[in-house]
Amino acid sequence: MSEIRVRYAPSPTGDLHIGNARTALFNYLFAKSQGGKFILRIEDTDIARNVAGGEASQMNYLRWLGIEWDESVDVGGEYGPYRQLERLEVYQKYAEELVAKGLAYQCYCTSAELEAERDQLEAKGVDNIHYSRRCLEQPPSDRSEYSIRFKVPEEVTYTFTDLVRGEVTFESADIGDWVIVKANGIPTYNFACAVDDHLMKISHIFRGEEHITNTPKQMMIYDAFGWDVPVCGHMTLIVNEAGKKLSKRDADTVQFIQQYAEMGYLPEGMFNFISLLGHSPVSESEVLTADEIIASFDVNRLSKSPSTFDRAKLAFINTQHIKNLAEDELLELCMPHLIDADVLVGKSPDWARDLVNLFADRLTHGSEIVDLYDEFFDGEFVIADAAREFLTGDVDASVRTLTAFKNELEGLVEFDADAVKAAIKQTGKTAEVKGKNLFMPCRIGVSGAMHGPDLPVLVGLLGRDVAVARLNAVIEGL
RNA sequence: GGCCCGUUGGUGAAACGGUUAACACACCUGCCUUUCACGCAGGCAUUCACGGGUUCGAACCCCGUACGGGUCACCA
Repeated sequence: MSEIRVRYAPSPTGDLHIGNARTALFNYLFAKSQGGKFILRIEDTDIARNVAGGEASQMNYLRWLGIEWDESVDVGGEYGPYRQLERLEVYQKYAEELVAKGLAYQCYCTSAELEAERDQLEAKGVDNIHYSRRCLEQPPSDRSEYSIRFKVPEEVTYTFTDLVRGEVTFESADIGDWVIVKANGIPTYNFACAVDDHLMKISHIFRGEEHITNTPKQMMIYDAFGWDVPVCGHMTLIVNEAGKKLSKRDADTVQFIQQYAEMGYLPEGMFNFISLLGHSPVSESEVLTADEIIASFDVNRLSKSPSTFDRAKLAFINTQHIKNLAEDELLELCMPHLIDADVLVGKSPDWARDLVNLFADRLTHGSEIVDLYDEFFDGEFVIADAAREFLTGDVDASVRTLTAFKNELEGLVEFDADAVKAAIKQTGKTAEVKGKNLFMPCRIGVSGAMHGPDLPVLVGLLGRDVAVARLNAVIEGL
């Protein structure tokens, strides 16, 4: 068996999208799990759509995720160049060979003519719209600009065994003669891709399902040159929670890796979550490290039905990874967000550290610390319905407890978590309440909610003035 | 419209003709903590879109229906 070589081949038309990241990740996982090589190739043949910085951005966030490549434009490799625009003479040579062999021909049609032709066929109700081949039959003599079309063979059945879907079959009759080299001399995707995959000795291709109909076209190129076809696996689409394919224009779902990085999601968490998009691990837990994911990656466990981008699952997975962070790492993750939101003005470094630690067991991503701050510290103080119901269950006891707690807080010399803890204890004695009947009024009195973080620490961070003011408001409202 | 694909609990998702239909998330209950959260232990689909068929036996195979999706460019 020859060497395992896979590739991720983005076009530098934008930032790293979640779907691209999944493609890259699965190729990477396969390579790593098989001891193979992972190649990064830049498919920049659409010169109109290429954006400055797109390539660098892709590479940047791939690395952020922890995906490293063995060969590419920056690290070199013996099969370069790895940018398609730098390989133009290669494609030209192969295209000329096909024309010389009569397997491809020059087409002088303009795009307007082609469009008109298609419209006409469509108007006639033709099911299977193909190029008419008129330039093959009667090439015009008065034109100079041309593209090169592949002459699709007749009555050939293209069959391949897909790693995900099993045997897949396409008929050549369903495919029209397609352009392999555009009028500007640059090859099309399907041609460049097939040539490069062969020259770069790619053994396996994992790509999105939207590419499955490209496979027979690429097989035609392999056949024309007598090359071996790589093994393909077409991964299911990633759909949003409404069941639609994740589209870059879909505003409801955040879908660029950069955005997750900026929100303070962890690369480990994203790596983990994305690995679940179309592959199910055998292990009970879905919370896994990169090494565990690599070790358990199995092409037989690739899913056939579309995978849903499940935000609740992402939140859970990322929370689990955040819990593995050391205190300093967590602080580092949250700090930029706290600073951006001006939460820290007038606060001590210890205050920031305590705030972050307070929510360490439930934080889904770094910037959420600001939301939690707003909820418990800065937001408008409102008492939740369920909380009010609890207090009015026994108004006398509630008022007694709240008042005692307020008095205790006012009398504290030092105001910190330890002191507050003692104050709560003393409140219990004074008001003659304990357990839930002690803590709940105190908690509601300062936070308005029945759920929240560790109470003494919360009150300590809130500060005496705010805590007392809130308690007064609650007492008066009863 | 042609071609291709999918359809399992509130959600994600296993199972590759024979199990009480995994597991995870969410939710609920109990334990723990003088509260909350974390953690731990349990609970939660008379059932696998629907209708036929094949088989001793089907979520898994075949046919049809419905619904959803993908693709039909000188974009990748």
